[in-house]
Amino acid sequence: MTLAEENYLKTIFHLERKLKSEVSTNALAERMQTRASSVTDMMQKLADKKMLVYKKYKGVQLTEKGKKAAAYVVRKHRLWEVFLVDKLNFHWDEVHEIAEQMEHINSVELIKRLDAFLGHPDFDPHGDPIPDKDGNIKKAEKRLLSELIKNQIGICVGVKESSPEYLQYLDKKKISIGTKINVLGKEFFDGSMMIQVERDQFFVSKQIAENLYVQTN
Amino acid sequence: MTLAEENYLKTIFHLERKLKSEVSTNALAERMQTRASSVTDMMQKLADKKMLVYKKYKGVQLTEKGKKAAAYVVRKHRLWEVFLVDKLNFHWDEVHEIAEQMEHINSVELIKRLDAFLGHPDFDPHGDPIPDKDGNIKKAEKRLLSELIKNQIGICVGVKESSPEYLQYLDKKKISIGTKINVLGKEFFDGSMMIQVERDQFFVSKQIAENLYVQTN
DNA sequence: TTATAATTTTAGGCAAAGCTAAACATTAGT
DNA sequence: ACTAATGTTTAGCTTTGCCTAAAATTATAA
Repeated sequence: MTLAEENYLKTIFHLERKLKSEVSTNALAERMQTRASSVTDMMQKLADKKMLVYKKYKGVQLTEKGKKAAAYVVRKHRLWEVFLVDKLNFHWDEVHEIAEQMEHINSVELIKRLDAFLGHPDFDPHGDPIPDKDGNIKKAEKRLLSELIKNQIGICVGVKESSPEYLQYLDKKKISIGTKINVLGKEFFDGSMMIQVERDQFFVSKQIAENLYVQTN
Repeated sequence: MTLAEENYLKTIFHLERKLKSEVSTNALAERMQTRASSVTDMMQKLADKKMLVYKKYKGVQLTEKGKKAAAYVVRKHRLWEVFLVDKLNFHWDEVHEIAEQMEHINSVELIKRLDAFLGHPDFDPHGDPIPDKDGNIKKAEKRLLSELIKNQIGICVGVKESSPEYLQYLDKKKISIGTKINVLGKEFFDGSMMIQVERDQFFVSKQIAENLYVQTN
């Protein structure tokens, strides 16, 4: 596996889970900051290697083999992020680029020992799950934002109420499907929460929090 | 700096110190497991970048700039080796290949923090000195135990041979990196030595003594 | 439904880093 | 000093991964 191949697989892996469908050439090109024609080249190469199924003009889909390879790259990336934050005291928003390089280091034994050294973590510093050696990702259930406790991280997966007013509120606060919500604190007496969305921190009332479904990992 | 460029610089750096002269095309080709013509190509490229001085048919010599760049790669390599041995419990003869990959990770901040995390080590697990950020190498020469004379003291910094048998012997005798060895006497005719390690005094054959690197001060 | 727009693929090139074969320089042996 | 052996460079080709421009396909919209 070359570096470029690993990066393509990883990106396809992420896009497949996000889009829940085949991944289009343009979507990939956009995500990888490259041109559609380059993507087509690589898709043909990866299809030859049985990493994915490629149908002209119809996008690509990872095979089991491809999925496993991709998940392993993601596993390495996230383990290194844990290392950088837990051991080297980086801030969680400084580690992505470095992990982007470290994820390509090739040594099964290294990753085995790194995993042990870090205490077999299940989540990276951004709250994303770390695939296990076989590529399995812990499948989290959806629950209400109001059920989370301090320092938990949830990813918005839906709403319980869907009045225009409520949806407009979410819109104003830049919360939509896939948005990561970090619970910074919670008040006992009224159930209100201090949360972080992207760079913004603000309060949400209990009423808001118990109408939003999130997925925790 | 590409990966290939870094590898060339590092190898030239090592060869220059070993040969104490310009490095020839063939010497480099041999060390890098490549062809002389490929070396010539790269030398011209690195000369354009002012990393070295290249004179046709006369070999190359690193410039200050090249020396600094090379030393930094070596620094990264050796720091990662310390990490692998001290933190991940690899054995000192298993780490080279992995460090060979890790040395190319590009982040000044990462190396700064790694260095601190490891306690600013001066030597790698093989006893080789770690260049500082500016490329300076501590000039504490390592030499073979067999070169010491009566009453000299050496600190074990590495081994020349690393067969399991030899390492087990050292282990049994409680000799490891950092162990102080006091030469109590030396036999002329067979080169064997009486040495002291901690509270124990015992003989070592010439064969043992000329496979152990020590540092004297 | 048909023309236009958007997407995707193909064809042809480029730079990096390697290779082989041939040409050229240097060194060594007599 | 001159030829042979050795060492080095050049020329030209290959692969990987990217690019642009043009052609082909699919989607959209009047």
